Amino acid sequence: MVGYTIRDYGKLMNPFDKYETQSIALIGDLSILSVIHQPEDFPHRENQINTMVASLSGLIKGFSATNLLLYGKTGTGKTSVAKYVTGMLEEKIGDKVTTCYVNCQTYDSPYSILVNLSKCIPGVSNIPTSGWTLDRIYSELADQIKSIERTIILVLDEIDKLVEKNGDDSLYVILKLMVEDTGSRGSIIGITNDSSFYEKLDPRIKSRMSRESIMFTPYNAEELKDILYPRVANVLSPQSYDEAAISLCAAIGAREHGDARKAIDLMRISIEMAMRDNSNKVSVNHVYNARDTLEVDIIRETVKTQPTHSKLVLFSVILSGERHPNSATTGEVSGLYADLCREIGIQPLTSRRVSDYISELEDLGMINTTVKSLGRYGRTRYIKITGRENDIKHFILEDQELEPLKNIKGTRQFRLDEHI
DNA sequence: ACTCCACAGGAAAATTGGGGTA
DNA sequence: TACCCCAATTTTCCTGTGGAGT
Repeated sequence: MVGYTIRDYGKLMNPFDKYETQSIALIGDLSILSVIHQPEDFPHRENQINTMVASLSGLIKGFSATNLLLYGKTGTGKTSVAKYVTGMLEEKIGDKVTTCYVNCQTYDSPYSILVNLSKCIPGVSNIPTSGWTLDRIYSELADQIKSIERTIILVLDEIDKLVEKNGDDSLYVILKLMVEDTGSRGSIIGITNDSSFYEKLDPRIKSRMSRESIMFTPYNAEELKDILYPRVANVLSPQSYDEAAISLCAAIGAREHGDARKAIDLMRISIEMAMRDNSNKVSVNHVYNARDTLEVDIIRETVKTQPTHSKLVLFSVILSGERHPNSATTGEVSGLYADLCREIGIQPLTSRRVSDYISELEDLGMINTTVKSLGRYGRTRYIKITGRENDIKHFILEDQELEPLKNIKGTRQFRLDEHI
């Protein structure tokens, strides 16, 4: 077996040599093709930018701001455009405006949103992350915002998550603070991918929320190419990639509801793969491989960030599926889950909670469920793993707490053993 | 037509835990 | 340190439901 050096024509080669002589040479930073990169050019988003700028332009003349709602699927540029426009506004009148960006998926209660808001505002004293009453934070913030000579723009990304979790009232509280109790010093830009979000709101919120909503339509494959080309051109020389590779990334992104993020991620990973292969060109095969890698990465990340009980429920779904293909039901998954909990010595949650976890796992796309009625034999959800169960199982077992489950098979034997 | 299973999923109560206050 | 307040999580309790069996 060869070690870390390779003997070639009688002389030792350093394994790093091949990276030195690599055929694909990057002419720019690969991070241009990453999610973190905030672009300065937005092909096919001119209308949305113009509308936003027009709505916010009043601030330059000292008028109060309008609230905005941005709609669109993931990867249609809502967040980037919002950050770009507010950034430009701050560049213009940074002494009069402060933007605060909060993702409501991460900070999903009015409490945590207000705490975050307080952190953005210059000169506001620290508010603890818990302990104070909402009322106290509220009046403290209202006073402080009133006392400074600035307009505060609060960008609420995934605003639907806030309402979904806490109800209409949570949004009402924030709106009232920003719009009324601060003397019109505040403005809210809501971002959501739920096109019926506005319709579902309480009328008293509707009237305060949105004077203007801006739609971010999905990109088609041609538009995605326009997004990809300039970025790729900054990273690779023209002879280092097949045009077909870019077209394929665009096509895959377009198929995924016009998702630019997906197309860009795919392109980056394809390049990384081509470099690893030491190929001289990024080809469609690299894109196909990248798509697989990306899929598995997403699954790993999703599984890894689940709480222990959710992982156990997911594991039970897989085991149930192994026992009876096509027929895992809520009751069965719930029972198996309780067994697994006992196996690793933790207290199982109630089946009601398990039922919620099942719904959450479905929202994450890890499983599919269909409600079926079996007449006399009740009504239940049929649960199926969406695929790649081996990968998922592997990622679940990466959790040290769940290691004892390594040897459990989805056999009837396991449950019989438990009940003896 | 009626019953009744095995849940779905809404609402409210109970528990947990961080942080403030005296 | 003991106690209070609050948000988040989980449990308890509940009503609703589609269709096979009677």
